[in-house]
Amino acid sequence: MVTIYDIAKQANTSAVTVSLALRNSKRVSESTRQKIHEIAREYGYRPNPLARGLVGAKTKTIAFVFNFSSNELSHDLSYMEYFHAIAQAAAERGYKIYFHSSTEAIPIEKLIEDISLHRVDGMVLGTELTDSDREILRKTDIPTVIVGRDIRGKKLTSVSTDDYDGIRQAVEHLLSLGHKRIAFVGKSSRETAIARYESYRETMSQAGIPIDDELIIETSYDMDAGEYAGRKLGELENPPTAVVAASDLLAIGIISGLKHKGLKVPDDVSVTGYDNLHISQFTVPALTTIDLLRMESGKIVIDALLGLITGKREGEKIRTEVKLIVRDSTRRITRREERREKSEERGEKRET
Amino acid sequence: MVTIYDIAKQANTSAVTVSLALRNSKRVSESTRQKIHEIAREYGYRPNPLARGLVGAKTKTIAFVFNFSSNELSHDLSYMEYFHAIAQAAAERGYKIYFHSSTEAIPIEKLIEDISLHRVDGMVLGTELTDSDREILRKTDIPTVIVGRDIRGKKLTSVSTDDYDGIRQAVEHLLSLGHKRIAFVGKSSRETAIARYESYRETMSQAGIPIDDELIIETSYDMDAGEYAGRKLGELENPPTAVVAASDLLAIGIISGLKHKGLKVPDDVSVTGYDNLHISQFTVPALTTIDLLRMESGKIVIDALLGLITGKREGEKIRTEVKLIVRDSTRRITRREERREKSEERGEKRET
DNA sequence: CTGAAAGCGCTAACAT
DNA sequence: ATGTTAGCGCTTTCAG
Repeated sequence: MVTIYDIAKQANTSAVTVSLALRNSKRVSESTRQKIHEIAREYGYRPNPLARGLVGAKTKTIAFVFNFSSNELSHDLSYMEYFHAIAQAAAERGYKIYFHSSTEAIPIEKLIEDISLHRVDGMVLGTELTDSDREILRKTDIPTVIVGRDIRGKKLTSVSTDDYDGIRQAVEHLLSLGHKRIAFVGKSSRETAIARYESYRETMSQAGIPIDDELIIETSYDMDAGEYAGRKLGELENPPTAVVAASDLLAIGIISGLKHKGLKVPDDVSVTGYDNLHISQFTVPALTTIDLLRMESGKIVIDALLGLITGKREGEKIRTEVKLIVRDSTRRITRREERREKSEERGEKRET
Repeated sequence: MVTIYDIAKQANTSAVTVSLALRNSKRVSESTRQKIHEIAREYGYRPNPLARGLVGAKTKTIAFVFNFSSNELSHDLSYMEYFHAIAQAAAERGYKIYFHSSTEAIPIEKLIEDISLHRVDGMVLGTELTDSDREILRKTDIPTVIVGRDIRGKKLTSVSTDDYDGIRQAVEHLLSLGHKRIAFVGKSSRETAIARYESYRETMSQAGIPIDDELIIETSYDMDAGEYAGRKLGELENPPTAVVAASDLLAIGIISGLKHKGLKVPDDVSVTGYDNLHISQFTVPALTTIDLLRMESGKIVIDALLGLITGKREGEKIRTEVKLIVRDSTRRITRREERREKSEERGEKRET
């Protein structure tokens, strides 16, 4: 392993000068700076991040903490794609990743302890937060970006997708296709779920449509739950003509569930998803959904974090754009659906 | 930050003794060992992994290198699920993860350099390998486990799913349902693809069925490719009655592609996938596929790696079990299909 | 069974 | 503009 001492010897100078020169300090003359850089390249010198970290310098490493809990595989796909996008953005900017995964929710305190031991320059969180976690996070001075939470602090920035706008776009799309009896699947007390549900309610009421509580389904975001919700909606005396799902996974489940009850998508019912997973363009039917622009968003996350690290930016709340993608799971309301909507008769179910 | 010196002071002993005691060396008397442990716990002492790494000791950290290339999102879902499983197994055993992701293939040489700088105890690879990569890897003395490759070395173990067996199970399942005209989608020169294709050929010929080359489709593993392959098969004068796909993503694409050509799954064509992604149980129809038993496999990977790290095991080649999961995308061949199979007439296509 | 000394590779403070 | 000294927290000789 080649160290700054080796370089120093070759350059007839001291380790300090080498260290300084390599970090392009202006305390070193241009000529020696160049010479040192050249020798370093020649020798294939690479700074030891451990040694750097030990003396408290920057390590060019950031910690990632996402909890992919097994039970709630729900969001995982979306998180995983997001994780990937952020990881890529970090790599592009020369940052290494120190990754924490865990099944259980980790107390933030433990986490910070562990992370500060590794002397990362900052961290990206994608975990659930308790109240005390928030308290601690707000005060921490480790530059932190958290995704999908509504919070900020001196060194804490949150980046969230604009879910309120997303669901509004979905509902308005359905409205524009003539649907009125629109169900919402995915109400929940989880923080990421709240804006979606509220947006649904408000957009509906702004359109002057009363909300039928039997069309609101409280559930987690995974496919199993969607399947169940789809069946439940399909069994209704008067099923919806359209469904807004709070996630793509839910939507896929819902389509399957509806089908089991003899309702076809989009023929009998239109369904919108949320996330635009890579897979959603290939489901049958391809999903009309809300794109989270993850690659963009990943860059935004990393840039915000680097801003925090360098001190060029303060903690902020960032909301990223989302975009409706129209595919095949939604269509203009049909006569039959309208009739069904009016009547109280049980819809004619066909077998698959 | 509490160090061994703090503990030493409290315990009226030296840092060395503390260091030794904390690692349960038998060079320390039982009484002092206990006292030191107690004080350490009380003070919330946590060893600094950087300092440990700097002196060349174990860091309880392993590197993960998976390349989720954007273009070949193909395998990503499968890899991501696998990644998750391994990460969890590592966490359960108290290992931290240092994560490398990159869009491009990384020259192994660079990688090892970078990784050894971080003094990880070992690494888990899930990347493509060039010949020179193999050369280097076989010689490296960093304990390494690589997934999905056929290679081993002194400190290098490979863990692969038994794909030959997997495809055999899929083909035999189709055979048992009366299918004979079975297509294979996903032939490719990629290492993970070879066994699957060969297994298909051999299982078919063992069943005495000649292979029709127009039923073999050479392609990558992603959904787009599947969609295309499905259309191509659907356009054939004499389409297959069943399709073996080399990945679930392919299968999902194929089902969609076939549908566009008026062929329904499983009514007109049976399709098997490969991977058993979480999502595959919820597609319509739910996929008959090969389960990779990833959680098991993740543990096998980590245990093999720990074996290498502790020197208790040598490099080996491990093949993990896979298991057929029968769902709704396959069914017994129908009269109509049989007729179609015999005739040369173009199949009657219906609209969706 | 325990301790003193040395050093891993680097950087920050304090000289020169 | 450059060099010297010291120390980050830990472990590994080597001596008692």
